[in-house]
This record gives sequence, C-alpha cells and structure tokens, in this order.
Amino acid sequence: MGKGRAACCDKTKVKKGPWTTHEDLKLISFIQKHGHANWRALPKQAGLLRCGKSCRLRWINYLRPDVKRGNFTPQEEDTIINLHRSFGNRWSKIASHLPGRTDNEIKNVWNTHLKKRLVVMKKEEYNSSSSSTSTSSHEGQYMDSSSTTFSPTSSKANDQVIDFWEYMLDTSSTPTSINNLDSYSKMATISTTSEHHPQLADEYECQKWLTYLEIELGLTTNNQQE
DNA sequence: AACTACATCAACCGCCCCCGC
DNA sequence: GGCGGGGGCGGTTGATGTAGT
Repeated sequence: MGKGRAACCDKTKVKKGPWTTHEDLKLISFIQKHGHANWRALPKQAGLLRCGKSCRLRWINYLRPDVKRGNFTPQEEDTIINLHRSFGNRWSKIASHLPGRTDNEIKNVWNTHLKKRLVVMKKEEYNSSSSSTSTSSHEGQYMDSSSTTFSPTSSKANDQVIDFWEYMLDTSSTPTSINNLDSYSKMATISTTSEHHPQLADEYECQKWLTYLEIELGLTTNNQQE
C-alpha cells in the first residue's frame, strides 16, 4: 500500500447529497433485518450506492429508532451549556447525557443558538454585575434574553412525521401507493412513532409496515432496484 | 413581487483512536 | 510492537428555508 490510507470507499461510485425516502427505507429495512455489524459492507449488501460512513451517519443522526427530534427544551439547552463547560466541544460526550439527542444535532444547536445566547448572557451578566452583585444563575434567562430567536424549525419536519402517522392510522395502516411517501419525505423516523403513537411502537406493527415497504420497493425480490 | 441577507441543519471530509492480526 | 482497517468524532460546507427590505 502506498502513502496515506485507502479511502473508505470508491468516491466515484457512491452517491452523495441528501438521502431519498427510498434510500432511507432500504437502510431501515436492512438494519432491522440484519443489524449493522459492518458499515463498510452494509451499502453493498443493502443495495445502496452510498458510502458506509454516510449510511452510518444517516442511521445515527436521523433514522435510529430512539432518536428524538424536534425542539430542544430549555432544560436540555441548559444541560448542554453546563456540559459544554465541562467537556468543551466533545459533542458525543455531551450527547451521551441527553438521551435521544445526537452529537450532530447538539453541535448544530450549539453553533446556531446557544453560542449566541451565551454571548447575550455574558453581556447581561457583565452589565448587571456592574450595577448589582447577584448574577450567578442564568436559569430563566433564556426566554427573556432572546425569546424571538428560539423556535427551532425542525418542528415542521416533525409535524410531517406526525401527519404521516395520523394518515397511516386513519387509513388502516397501509397507503394505497408508495408515492404517498413522497409528500412525507421525512417520515423515515419510525422513531417518533413511539412518542406520538405508542401503539405503533409495537413490534408487530413495525414489522408489518416494513414488510409492506419491502414489497413496494421490490426489496424482497430485487435489491438492485432504483 | 422580487431580491438579499441571514438562519438552520443534513451531510461530507478528514483525522484520530481502537482493535485485531 | 507495528500495521492496517473500521468506526467514531469534530469541523465545515452547501442547500434550503425564512425574514427583512
């Protein structure tokens, strides 16, 4: 072998960019059946033209059943701030203290919301400390300092997922066409099911749904479809 | 209504660590 | 002990959405 390390995959033969619903479903279906012992080999086995790392990231950050999506609560944000004081930018470490939250999500929230908020807080602390002496706790300051900026947009995607499952429940759990999925491109979070519709967390229901998807996608007969 | 600036977040990149050989 | 491969992690980017003018 020459200098450096081999690329994790052949970059010319893998697809990049946003994941499609079909890819998501293929990945979910494969992992449900076979697990993810070997990420490098997984794309090929699952019939995906993706890099193993990309699959892993997609699964961990988006498709994993226990991933929690939607708004961060003030408590969670407070926790992140506190943990960041201890761990710095060790996002995975911070994520391990926040069940259902991913390092990527926390990193994004930190970079987009919390960093700015901290600046505001520090300013306020500085200002109030110059006029009075008590500024130790920042609890309750969040919404005051920048309440207009804290409405995470991910709630929209979450709404779509909820809509999707409401649809599924209303139509006795099987859409008439796979095309229905297109308008719910982010439905892949089977995860949220258990949160909003506990009955669908039932393994049997999940399995039923996956089986249906596999048939619709042709995964049961031909892995190379698409 | 059109354009611009800003915010958000999914995904990629590349480095590092760990483990098996 | 050294090497290579795979997985994990943190930084960064680019596409998309939204607010402001």
